[in-house]
Amino acid sequence: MTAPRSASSSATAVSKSSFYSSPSALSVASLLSSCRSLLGLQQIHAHIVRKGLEQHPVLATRFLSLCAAFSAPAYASSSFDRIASPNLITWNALLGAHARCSPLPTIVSLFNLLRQRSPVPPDEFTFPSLLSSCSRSEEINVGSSVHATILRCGLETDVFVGTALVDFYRKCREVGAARKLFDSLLLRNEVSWTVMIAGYLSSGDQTSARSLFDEMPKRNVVTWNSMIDGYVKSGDLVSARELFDEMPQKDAISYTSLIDGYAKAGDLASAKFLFEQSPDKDLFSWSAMISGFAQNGRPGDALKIFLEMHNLNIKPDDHIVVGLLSACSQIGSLMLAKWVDSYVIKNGIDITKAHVLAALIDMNAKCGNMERAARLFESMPSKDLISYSSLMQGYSIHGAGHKALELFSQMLEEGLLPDDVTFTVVLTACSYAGLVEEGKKYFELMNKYRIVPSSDHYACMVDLLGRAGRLKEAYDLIKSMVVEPHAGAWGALLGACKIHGDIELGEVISKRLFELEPTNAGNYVVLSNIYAVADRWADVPKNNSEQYSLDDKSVSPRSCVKNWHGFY
DNA sequence: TTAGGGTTAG
Repeated sequence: MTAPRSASSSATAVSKSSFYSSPSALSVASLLSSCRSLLGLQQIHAHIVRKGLEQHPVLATRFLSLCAAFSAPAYASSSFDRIASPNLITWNALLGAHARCSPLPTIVSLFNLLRQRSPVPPDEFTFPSLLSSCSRSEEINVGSSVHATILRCGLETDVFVGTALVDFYRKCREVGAARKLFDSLLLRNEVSWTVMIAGYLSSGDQTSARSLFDEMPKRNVVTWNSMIDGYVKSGDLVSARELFDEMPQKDAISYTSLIDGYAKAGDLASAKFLFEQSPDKDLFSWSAMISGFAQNGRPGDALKIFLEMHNLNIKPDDHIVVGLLSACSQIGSLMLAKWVDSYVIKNGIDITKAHVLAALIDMNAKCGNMERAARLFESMPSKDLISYSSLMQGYSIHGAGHKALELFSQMLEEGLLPDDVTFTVVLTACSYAGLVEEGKKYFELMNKYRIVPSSDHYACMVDLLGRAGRLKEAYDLIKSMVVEPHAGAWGALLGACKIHGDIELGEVISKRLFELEPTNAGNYVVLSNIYAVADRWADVPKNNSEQYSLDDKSVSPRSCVKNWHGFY
């Protein structure tokens, strides 16, 4: 590579020999190489300024690459601006500090500045950062013109540049173009192969990905992880597991991909087993396990994992917090909700992020802190469907069905389009508030929004009619369903039979329910209750209900529709 | 004549 002009420039305070002769430059260099945090970097920076080493080209460049590592592009720029004569290497480091997180227009104007002001033209180190920014933004036009520039500079034969180009085309979903480039590369390393494999995987072509994987001469951890994750994402857990077992050296990501796959498939036992096996768990691993349990209706287990993490003094991120909030919303304890709420704030989690805020509103609403839920909701600059649904559901659970419906009207006025979950919440609100006619109106309204009523919606309607004593109408509705009614719908009707003492229908419904879920004790309990209320004590014991409490909550539609979280 | 910069996975 050409030696940058700045080496001989008088503006460069430190000469070649003084790099060795200056003990302070040497000590700062070693401080920089052991720097592990942004705070540490700031302290070293203060040191650099105090010692008058800001113009030192090597130190400045190392400093900039650490800014890249800690995602501090603004910090990098402000320090770069004080360098009198940056050389190309320093320019490249600055570009690198911006590549991962700054918007593409910023990167492009930096690149143009580099071309104007760098003592020598851009080289093979310049383009990979520039291309990775184009890939991130999927800006095919900008990337293509960068490609043209690379050809003009004759840098396309460099393996880093070539690989970054392949990656660019595959991230823009141009897998064919990526493959053509890949085949034309004179030199390929593991990264080049991995990028091409990832291209096939993201286009759903596991077969081509696997044949490249088998064909390539040398694989690294990223290659293995990409292939495993590709299988997991396609739902092929068997192939994923086979590869995982074959993998010579696994890291946290290898484990987390599979843990996540098992958890999403509902196989919590396998997920937990691997989780316990994984030697270095990172935040993703904890998060996969916590959300896995939360999404599968096992909030207690989710909480246990969280506490284990908490006891290790690991600071949570927003993903962990969303999983935790979801678990707590299912537990429904106000005390726990209050603790978690303050825990989230104390840990500096950004609650203005949409998914965090939605989960926080949802938890507070479900745990009975409607005041807090409403305040959080009001704080949203633009309210979305999920938050509306959460708040509406909170009002509905806590007996304020009218308020829930008011919110629904407000939501429609704001121009938001309700989805299937919104309607389930609305119908439940009507049911709890005994608003039969309104409920029927909203059920009809679903047509207008082209939402086909699901079993859940029918279950809500059956509950609504049933509670109001319109058992026949409810039964007719179930019979009219195109989709097969699930246990929740039948259970709602059975609950209504209990309330209104309809033994005859109760027996018919029970028969159906016992077939559908023979192990659900709740159904037997309700039938027993129906007999008991009717003074038919002789029939009570035949349902084996003695050991169960007389709590019929388990068969209300709440049991099938209560966890909205899973829907989003 | 040595230092400092670049591409891949959840």
